[in-house]
Amino acid sequence: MDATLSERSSNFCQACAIRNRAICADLANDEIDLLNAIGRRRKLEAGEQILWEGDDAVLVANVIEGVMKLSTQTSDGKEQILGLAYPSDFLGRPFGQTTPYGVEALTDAHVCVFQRSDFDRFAREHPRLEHKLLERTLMELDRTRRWMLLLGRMNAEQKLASFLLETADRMAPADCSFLGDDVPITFTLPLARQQIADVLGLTIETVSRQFTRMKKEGLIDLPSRREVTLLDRGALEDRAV
Amino acid sequence: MDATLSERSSNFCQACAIRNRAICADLANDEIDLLNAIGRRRKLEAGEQILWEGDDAVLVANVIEGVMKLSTQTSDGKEQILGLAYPSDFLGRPFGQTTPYGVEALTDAHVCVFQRSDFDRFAREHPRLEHKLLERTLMELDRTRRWMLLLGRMNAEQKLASFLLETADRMAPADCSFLGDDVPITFTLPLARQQIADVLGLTIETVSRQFTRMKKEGLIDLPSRREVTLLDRGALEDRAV
DNA sequence: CGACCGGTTGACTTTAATCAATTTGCGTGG
DNA sequence: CCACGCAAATTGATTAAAGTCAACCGGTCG
Repeated sequence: MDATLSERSSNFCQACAIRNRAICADLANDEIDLLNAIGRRRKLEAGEQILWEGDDAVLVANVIEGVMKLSTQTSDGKEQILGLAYPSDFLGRPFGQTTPYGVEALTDAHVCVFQRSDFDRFAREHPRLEHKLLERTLMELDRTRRWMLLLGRMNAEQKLASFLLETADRMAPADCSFLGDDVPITFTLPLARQQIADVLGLTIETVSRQFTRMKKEGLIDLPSRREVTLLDRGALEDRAV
Repeated sequence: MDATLSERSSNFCQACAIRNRAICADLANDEIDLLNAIGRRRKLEAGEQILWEGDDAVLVANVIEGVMKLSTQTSDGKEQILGLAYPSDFLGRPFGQTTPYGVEALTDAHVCVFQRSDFDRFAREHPRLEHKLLERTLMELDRTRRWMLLLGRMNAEQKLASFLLETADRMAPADCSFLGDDVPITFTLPLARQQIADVLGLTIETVSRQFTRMKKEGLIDLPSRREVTLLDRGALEDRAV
């Protein structure tokens, strides 16, 4: 990988993995050049945090590679994960004073970071970008609302089944091969058990018990701690309701 | 529909109660005239539905008066309320194919309705409106994420306490009188017990028991089924965590 | 090798859901 | 105006689900 300097001087956006999926997708080349000038790439290691809940909102970012976790805490110290961000997702709070949640990399990751003030100005001057951002925010709102249904009305089994199905989708290799419905799929979980518990509003013990139960029932296999194989997607979908 | 005609011919927006708070706030007068031409007012009775989950998204709307409920169903028939919309809030899914949730009036209400296609076109041509819509959507996303914390990590008591405090804020009379922190506040609940249960991800029995418990402990009073008096806001805030 | 961390498992407790009566409040019609 | 019927809300008894507390695996790393 080249140094940051060369990343800035040449236009990295043009070759960006998410050039056509992120909010910058609709920008013309000259606009991309401008955006390129105010953003910079940053590499994150798993576990590294880039935004802190309650802080002044000075940064916004785009996820290029890896999985990020958005979370908040209850006053008694329990964590609730508010969402996960995958490549092409947007992070942070434009047009706002404070960051409403903490953001941490779950895997090694690449992000494209902007000073919020720069980004806000650019967005206001480029309606096409703002439009993309709006579309993305609306989608995110829909996704979050579906998550509310999960948290409010599902039991532990339904929660975990839904989580596995969604994660399988999101972690699917980019080649998008349309495998048959009943071909076993194996993927690496971007989250440890405790984090899965935090996503689903459960405890680690309950998550663990559900995993072993699903394994016993032949729905999934667990080749290693961080890997899952979906053996019977249909049955999982039934349980996810 | 003659009524509609006259509403259309004069500019209703200019005198609209939410002219300065809704997404139209930043529009110039000539833009407002254009917007006025594509929207129309609609009166809703309590219980009336205006959007259906899964339908083609043909309408979007602004709440002018009253309280609306956004909700979805689990396949086993339980309802989960995804949010409530108060005056100046925006309803529906611009730039999308299907409506992601059902919308029903909880009280008698007024809304300002647009054909989605008209609205989408207008928004794309008027960045200031789109910007306002973006800000509002971002706020709504923040609010929804906070709600996730409630659903995922709070117990019944914390949920109800949070709900009462938030509702008190939102239902506060428009005169915005800054009452002291410990002055009892009485307001009318826009929701029946079952609906409160659906908002909080609880059952009606649990909600009822929490109400009576809080009353016994002197935190609140219940002058009638639909009314609540907050007697000790501080103590409620403690319980809401 | 032993300590340690993440995960699993078991025993027990707590919370809220469920099931089942009542009770309350309210509108309707005699 | 009162009696009736209905829906909403409350209350009680019981059950089920998930949380808690604690012990124990099993890799991994120093």
